Amino acid sequence: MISQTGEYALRAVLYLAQHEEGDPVSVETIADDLSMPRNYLSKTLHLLAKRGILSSARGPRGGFELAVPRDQLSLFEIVEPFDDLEGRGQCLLGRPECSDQTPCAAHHRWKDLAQRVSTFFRETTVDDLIAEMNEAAAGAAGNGTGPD
Amino acid sequence: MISQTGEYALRAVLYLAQHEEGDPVSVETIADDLSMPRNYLSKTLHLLAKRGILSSARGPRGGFELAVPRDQLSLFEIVEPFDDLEGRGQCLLGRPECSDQTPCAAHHRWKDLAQRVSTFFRETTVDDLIAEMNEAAAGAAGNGTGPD
DNA sequence: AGTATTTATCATATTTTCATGAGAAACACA
DNA sequence: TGTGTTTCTCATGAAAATATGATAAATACT
Repeated sequence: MISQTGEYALRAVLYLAQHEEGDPVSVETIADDLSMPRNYLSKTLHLLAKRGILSSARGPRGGFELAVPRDQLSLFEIVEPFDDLEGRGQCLLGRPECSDQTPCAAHHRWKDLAQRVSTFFRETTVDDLIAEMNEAAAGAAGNGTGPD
Repeated sequence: MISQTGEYALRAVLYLAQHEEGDPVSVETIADDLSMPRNYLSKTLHLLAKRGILSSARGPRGGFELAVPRDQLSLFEIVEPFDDLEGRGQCLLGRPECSDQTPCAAHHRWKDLAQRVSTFFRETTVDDLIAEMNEAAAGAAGNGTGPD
Protein backbone atom coordinates (compact mmCIF):
# COMPACT_ATOMS: atom_id res chain seq x y z
CA MET A 1 0.00 0.00 0.00
CA ILE A 2 2.77 2.42 0.90
CA SER A 3 6.47 2.28 0.07
CA GLN A 4 9.17 1.06 2.40
CA THR A 5 10.28 4.63 2.86
CA GLY A 6 6.79 5.81 3.72
CA GLU A 7 6.51 3.00 6.20
CA TYR A 8 9.77 4.02 7.84
CA ALA A 9 8.49 7.57 8.11
CA LEU A 10 5.24 6.47 9.68
CA ARG A 11 6.84 4.16 12.22
CA ALA A 12 9.50 6.69 13.14
CA VAL A 13 6.99 9.48 13.69
CA LEU A 14 4.90 7.14 15.80
CA TYR A 15 8.00 6.37 17.82
CA LEU A 16 8.71 10.06 18.32
CA ALA A 17 5.13 10.62 19.43
CA GLN A 18 5.63 8.02 22.12
CA HIS A 19 8.87 9.61 23.32
CA GLU A 20 7.84 13.20 23.44
CA GLU A 21 8.94 13.91 26.99
CA GLY A 22 12.41 15.35 27.34
CA ASP A 23 15.16 15.74 24.77
CA PRO A 24 14.86 15.09 21.07
CA VAL A 25 15.65 11.55 19.98
CA SER A 26 18.68 10.77 17.82
CA VAL A 27 18.43 8.90 14.54
CA GLU A 28 20.78 6.33 16.03
CA THR A 29 18.32 5.52 18.79
CA ILE A 30 15.30 5.32 16.50
CA ALA A 31 17.10 3.23 13.92
CA ASP A 32 18.33 0.81 16.56
CA ASP A 33 14.99 0.47 18.29
CA LEU A 34 12.99 0.06 15.09
CA SER A 35 15.60 -1.89 13.10
CA MET A 36 15.88 0.57 10.28
CA PRO A 37 18.89 1.59 8.20
CA ARG A 38 20.39 4.52 10.05
CA ASN A 39 21.50 6.85 7.27
CA TYR A 40 18.52 6.13 5.15
CA LEU A 41 16.24 7.01 8.03
CA SER A 42 18.27 10.16 8.58
CA LYS A 43 17.46 11.34 5.09
CA THR A 44 13.84 10.39 5.45
CA LEU A 45 13.41 12.31 8.69
CA HIS A 46 15.32 15.25 7.28
CA LEU A 47 12.68 15.58 4.59
CA LEU A 48 9.91 15.52 7.19
CA ALA A 49 11.79 18.26 9.04
CA LYS A 50 11.92 20.35 5.87
CA ARG A 51 8.17 19.88 5.61
CA GLY A 52 7.76 21.27 9.10
CA ILE A 53 6.45 18.02 10.55
CA LEU A 54 9.53 17.41 12.65
CA SER A 55 12.11 19.74 14.12
CA SER A 56 15.75 18.75 14.11
CA ALA A 57 18.75 19.89 16.12
CA ARG A 58 22.40 19.08 15.57
CA GLY A 59 25.08 18.42 18.10
CA PRO A 60 24.93 16.96 21.57
CA ARG A 61 21.38 16.66 22.91
CA GLY A 62 20.23 17.05 19.34
CA GLY A 63 17.95 14.79 17.36
CA PHE A 64 14.39 14.86 16.08
CA GLU A 65 11.08 15.61 17.69
CA LEU A 66 7.54 16.34 16.59
CA ALA A 67 6.97 19.91 15.48
CA VAL A 68 3.21 19.50 15.32
CA PRO A 69 0.74 18.42 18.00
CA ARG A 70 -0.02 14.72 17.71
CA ASP A 71 -3.73 15.28 17.25
CA GLN A 72 -3.13 17.69 14.40
CA LEU A 73 -0.77 15.48 12.47
CA SER A 74 -2.45 13.23 9.90
CA LEU A 75 -0.93 10.12 8.43
CA PHE A 76 -1.34 11.76 5.05
CA GLU A 77 1.15 14.50 5.88
CA ILE A 78 3.71 11.94 6.96
CA VAL A 79 3.44 9.60 4.02
CA GLU A 80 2.66 12.03 1.24
CA PRO A 81 6.27 13.17 0.69
CA PHE A 82 7.19 9.59 -0.19
CA ASP A 83 4.07 8.10 -1.75
CA ASP A 84 1.54 9.53 -4.12
CA LEU A 85 -1.67 8.66 -2.32
CA GLU A 86 -4.01 10.75 -4.40
CA GLY A 87 -4.31 12.08 -7.91
CA ARG A 88 -2.26 9.85 -10.16
CA GLY A 89 -2.24 6.32 -8.86
CA GLN A 90 -5.85 6.81 -7.85
CA CYS A 91 -7.10 5.20 -11.04
CA LEU A 92 -6.85 1.43 -10.88
CA LEU A 93 -6.01 1.22 -14.57
CA GLY A 94 -3.41 3.96 -14.36
CA ARG A 95 -5.14 6.58 -16.45
CA PRO A 96 -3.82 10.11 -16.01
CA GLU A 97 -7.37 11.41 -16.08
CA CYS A 98 -10.13 9.29 -14.63
CA SER A 99 -13.27 10.96 -13.35
CA ASP A 100 -17.02 10.58 -13.39
CA GLN A 101 -16.96 12.32 -16.77
CA THR A 102 -14.10 10.25 -18.20
CA PRO A 103 -14.30 7.00 -16.29
CA CYS A 104 -12.12 3.96 -16.83
CA ALA A 105 -13.74 0.53 -16.79
CA ALA A 106 -13.23 0.20 -13.05
CA HIS A 107 -14.01 3.77 -12.05
CA HIS A 108 -17.50 3.48 -10.62
CA ARG A 109 -16.77 0.36 -8.66
CA TRP A 110 -13.37 1.51 -7.45
CA LYS A 111 -13.78 5.18 -6.63
CA ASP A 112 -15.63 4.70 -3.38
CA LEU A 113 -12.88 2.49 -2.04
CA ALA A 114 -10.15 4.80 -3.28
CA GLN A 115 -11.95 7.65 -1.58
CA ARG A 116 -12.11 5.75 1.68
CA VAL A 117 -8.40 5.06 1.60
CA SER A 118 -7.69 8.69 0.89
CA THR A 119 -9.95 9.73 3.75
CA PHE A 120 -8.28 7.27 6.09
CA PHE A 121 -4.90 8.87 5.58
CA ARG A 122 -6.23 12.41 5.70
CA GLU A 123 -8.35 12.00 8.81
CA THR A 124 -6.43 9.55 10.93
CA THR A 125 -4.00 11.32 13.21
CA VAL A 126 -0.90 10.15 15.01
CA ASP A 127 -2.80 10.67 18.22
CA ASP A 128 -5.50 8.25 17.07
CA LEU A 129 -2.96 5.49 16.60
CA ILE A 130 -1.18 6.14 19.89
CA ALA A 131 -4.51 6.06 21.68
CA GLU A 132 -5.36 2.78 20.04
CA MET A 133 -2.06 1.26 21.06
CA ASN A 134 -2.64 2.29 24.65
CA GLU A 135 -6.13 0.85 24.61
CA ALA A 136 -4.84 -2.41 23.21
CA ALA A 137 -2.16 -2.55 25.90
CA ALA A 138 -4.70 -1.80 28.62
CA GLY A 139 -7.07 -4.39 27.21
CA ALA A 140 -4.37 -7.04 27.15
CA ALA A 141 -3.43 -6.21 30.76
CA GLY A 142 -6.97 -6.74 31.97
CA ASN A 143 -7.44 -9.78 29.78
CA GLY A 144 -5.73 -12.45 31.76
CA THR A 145 -3.22 -12.63 28.93
CA GLY A 146 -1.01 -10.37 31.02
CA PRO A 147 1.55 -7.81 29.86
CA ASP A 148 4.88 -8.79 28.38
CA MET B 1 -2.16 0.43 -5.48
CA ILE B 2 -0.97 -2.19 -7.94
CA SER B 3 2.32 -2.39 -9.82
CA GLN B 4 2.83 -1.31 -13.39
CA THR B 5 3.01 -4.96 -14.39
CA GLY B 6 -0.24 -5.80 -12.62
CA GLU B 7 -1.87 -2.87 -14.34
CA TYR B 8 -0.68 -4.08 -17.74
CA ALA B 9 -2.13 -7.51 -16.98
CA LEU B 10 -5.47 -6.05 -15.98
CA ARG B 11 -5.79 -3.79 -18.97
CA ALA B 12 -4.69 -6.50 -21.40
CA VAL B 13 -7.16 -9.04 -20.03
CA LEU B 14 -9.90 -6.44 -20.24
CA TYR B 15 -8.90 -5.84 -23.83
CA LEU B 16 -9.08 -9.55 -24.59
CA ALA B 17 -12.50 -9.76 -22.99
CA GLN B 18 -13.71 -7.08 -25.35
CA HIS B 19 -12.31 -8.90 -28.40
CA GLU B 20 -13.47 -12.39 -27.71
CA GLU B 21 -15.11 -12.99 -31.06
CA GLY B 22 -12.96 -14.73 -33.62
CA ASP B 23 -9.24 -15.42 -33.55
CA PRO B 24 -6.89 -14.92 -30.64
CA VAL B 25 -5.24 -11.52 -30.45
CA SER B 26 -1.51 -11.10 -30.93
CA VAL B 27 0.70 -9.37 -28.38
CA GLU B 28 1.63 -6.93 -31.11
CA THR B 29 -1.95 -5.79 -31.50
CA ILE B 30 -2.59 -5.45 -27.79
CA ALA B 31 0.68 -3.63 -27.14
CA ASP B 32 0.01 -1.21 -29.98
CA ASP B 33 -3.58 -0.52 -29.01
CA LEU B 34 -2.83 -0.09 -25.32
CA SER B 35 0.60 1.55 -25.66
CA MET B 36 2.50 -1.05 -23.71
CA PRO B 37 6.01 -2.43 -24.21
CA ARG B 38 5.58 -5.40 -26.48
CA ASN B 39 8.02 -7.95 -25.13
CA TYR B 40 7.34 -7.07 -21.55
CA LEU B 41 3.66 -7.61 -22.13
CA SER B 42 4.48 -10.90 -23.85
CA LYS B 43 6.15 -12.17 -20.68
CA THR B 44 3.33 -10.90 -18.53
CA LEU B 45 0.66 -12.62 -20.59
CA HIS B 46 2.73 -15.76 -20.78
CA LEU B 47 2.58 -15.99 -16.99
CA LEU B 48 -1.19 -15.57 -17.05
CA ALA B 49 -1.32 -18.38 -19.61
CA LYS B 50 0.69 -20.61 -17.31
CA ARG B 51 -1.84 -19.85 -14.60
CA GLY B 52 -4.61 -21.04 -16.87
CA ILE B 53 -6.24 -17.63 -17.14
CA LEU B 54 -5.33 -17.18 -20.79
CA SER B 55 -4.64 -19.63 -23.55
CA SER B 56 -1.88 -18.95 -26.05
CA ALA B 57 -1.16 -20.24 -29.53
CA ARG B 58 1.94 -19.74 -31.64
CA GLY B 59 2.25 -19.16 -35.31
CA PRO B 60 -0.08 -17.51 -37.79
CA ARG B 61 -3.55 -16.90 -36.35
CA GLY B 62 -2.00 -17.41 -32.96
CA GLY B 63 -2.12 -15.07 -30.00
CA PHE B 64 -3.84 -14.90 -26.65
CA GLU B 65 -7.43 -15.29 -25.59
CA LEU B 66 -9.35 -15.78 -22.37
CA ALA B 67 -9.33 -19.34 -21.08
CA VAL B 68 -11.96 -18.61 -18.44
CA PRO B 69 -15.49 -17.20 -18.79
CA ARG B 70 -15.50 -13.47 -18.14
CA ASP B 71 -17.97 -13.74 -15.30
CA GLN B 72 -15.83 -16.30 -13.53
CA LEU B 73 -12.58 -14.39 -13.76
CA SER B 74 -11.88 -12.13 -10.78
CA LEU B 75 -9.48 -9.22 -10.80
CA PHE B 76 -7.66 -10.95 -7.99
CA GLU B 77 -6.64 -13.86 -10.19
CA ILE B 78 -5.27 -11.49 -12.80
CA VAL B 79 -3.26 -9.26 -10.50
CA GLU B 80 -2.17 -11.73 -7.85
CA PRO B 81 0.73 -13.20 -9.86
CA PHE B 82 2.33 -9.75 -9.92
CA ASP B 83 1.23 -8.06 -6.71
CA ASP B 84 0.84 -9.35 -3.20
CA LEU B 85 -2.65 -8.13 -2.43
CA GLU B 86 -3.14 -10.08 0.78
CA GLY B 87 -1.10 -11.51 3.62
CA ARG B 88 2.15 -9.59 3.77
CA GLY B 89 1.69 -6.02 2.69
CA GLN B 90 -1.67 -6.07 4.40
CA CYS B 91 -0.28 -4.44 7.56
CA LEU B 92 0.12 -0.72 7.13
CA LEU B 93 3.24 -0.70 9.29
CA GLY B 94 4.77 -3.66 7.49
CA ARG B 95 4.69 -6.16 10.28
CA PRO B 96 5.06 -9.77 9.22
CA GLU B 97 2.40 -10.76 11.73
CA CYS B 98 -0.45 -8.36 12.40
CA SER B 99 -3.75 -9.71 13.63
CA ASP B 100 -6.46 -8.98 16.16
CA GLN B 101 -4.28 -10.79 18.68
CA THR B 102 -1.03 -9.05 17.75
CA PRO B 103 -2.20 -5.73 16.35
CA CYS B 104 0.04 -2.94 15.15
CA ALA B 105 -0.87 0.63 16.09
CA ALA B 106 -2.98 1.02 12.97
CA HIS B 107 -4.55 -2.43 12.88
CA HIS B 108 -8.04 -1.77 14.18
CA ARG B 109 -8.54 1.32 12.11
CA TRP B 110 -6.99 -0.11 8.97
CA LYS B 111 -8.16 -3.69 8.79
CA ASP B 112 -11.70 -2.93 7.64
CA LEU B 113 -10.41 -0.95 4.71
CA ALA B 114 -7.79 -3.56 3.86
CA GLN B 115 -10.51 -6.17 3.93
CA ARG B 116 -12.67 -4.13 1.59
CA VAL B 117 -9.85 -3.79 -0.90
CA SER B 118 -9.21 -7.49 -0.74
CA THR B 119 -12.88 -8.22 -1.28
CA PHE B 120 -13.03 -5.83 -4.20
CA PHE B 121 -10.35 -7.74 -6.07
CA ARG B 122 -11.74 -11.14 -5.15
CA GLU B 123 -15.34 -10.40 -6.03
CA THR B 124 -15.15 -8.06 -8.97
CA THR B 125 -15.09 -9.96 -12.24
CA VAL B 126 -13.91 -8.97 -15.68
CA ASP B 127 -17.51 -9.19 -16.77
CA ASP B 128 -18.49 -6.60 -14.17
CA LEU B 129 -16.06 -4.09 -15.61
CA ILE B 130 -17.02 -4.76 -19.21
CA ALA B 131 -20.68 -4.33 -18.30
CA GLU B 132 -19.89 -1.04 -16.61
CA MET B 133 -18.02 0.24 -19.63
CA ASN B 134 -20.95 -0.60 -21.86
CA GLU B 135 -23.36 1.15 -19.53
CA ALA B 136 -21.16 4.22 -19.46
CA ALA B 137 -20.98 4.23 -23.25
CA ALA B 138 -24.76 3.83 -23.53
CA GLY B 139 -25.28 6.57 -20.97
CA ALA B 140 -23.02 8.95 -22.85
CA ALA B 141 -24.86 8.20 -26.09
CA GLY B 142 -28.21 9.10 -24.60
CA ASN B 143 -26.83 12.07 -22.81
CA GLY B 144 -26.71 14.67 -25.47
CA THR B 145 -22.94 14.51 -25.23
CA GLY B 146 -23.04 12.11 -28.13
CA PRO B 147 -20.62 9.32 -28.97
CA ASP B 148 -17.03 9.92 -30.04
C1' DA C 1 9.19 -28.67 -47.95
C1' DG C 2 9.32 -23.73 -47.43
C1' DT C 3 7.97 -19.36 -45.57
C1' DA C 4 5.91 -16.03 -42.86
C1' DT C 5 3.88 -15.37 -38.39
C1' DT C 6 3.64 -15.62 -33.67
C1' DT C 7 4.75 -17.07 -28.87
C1' DA C 8 8.68 -18.62 -25.75
C1' DT C 9 12.98 -17.77 -23.85
C1' DC C 10 17.35 -15.72 -22.86
C1' DA C 11 20.53 -11.98 -22.28
C1' DT C 12 21.04 -7.45 -21.25
C1' DA C 13 19.94 -2.53 -20.41
C1' DT C 14 17.60 1.18 -17.90
C1' DT C 15 15.26 3.21 -14.13
C1' DT C 16 13.71 3.47 -9.56
C1' DT C 17 13.97 2.23 -4.89
C1' DC C 18 16.46 1.05 -1.03
C1' DA C 19 20.75 1.21 1.43
C1' DT C 20 25.77 2.22 2.92
C1' DG C 21 29.83 5.11 3.94
C1' DA C 22 32.49 9.16 4.59
C1' DG C 23 33.06 13.67 5.56
C1' DA C 24 31.25 18.59 6.34
C1' DA C 25 28.59 21.65 9.20
C1' DA C 26 26.42 22.87 13.46
C1' DC C 27 26.10 22.64 18.22
C1' DA C 28 26.67 21.74 23.57
C1' DC C 29 29.68 21.58 26.92
C1' DA C 30 34.04 21.72 29.38
C1' DT D 1 39.16 27.22 22.34
C1' DG D 2 38.78 22.49 21.90
C1' DT D 3 36.28 18.06 21.74
C1' DG D 4 32.87 14.99 21.03
C1' DT D 5 28.12 14.46 19.35
C1' DT D 6 24.73 14.82 16.07
C1' DT D 7 22.42 16.22 11.77
C1' DC D 8 23.35 17.34 6.91
C1' DT D 9 25.07 16.28 2.44
C1' DC D 10 27.24 13.94 -1.16
C1' DA D 11 29.03 9.96 -3.45
C1' DT D 12 28.46 5.43 -4.20
C1' DG D 13 26.50 0.77 -4.19
C1' DA D 14 22.97 -3.02 -4.34
C1' DA D 15 18.59 -4.76 -5.47
C1' DA D 16 14.24 -4.79 -7.63
C1' DA D 17 11.12 -3.29 -11.19
C1' DT D 18 10.63 -2.05 -15.79
C1' DA D 19 11.99 -2.37 -20.53
C1' DT D 20 14.56 -3.77 -24.92
C1' DG D 21 16.64 -6.85 -28.39
C1' DA D 22 17.79 -11.10 -30.44
C1' DT D 23 16.96 -15.77 -31.27
C1' DA D 24 14.66 -20.29 -30.83
C1' DA D 25 10.51 -23.03 -31.23
C1' DA D 26 5.99 -23.89 -32.90
C1' DT D 27 2.34 -23.36 -36.17
C1' DA D 28 -0.71 -22.18 -40.41
C1' DC D 29 -0.61 -21.60 -45.01
C1' DT D 30 1.11 -22.12 -49.69
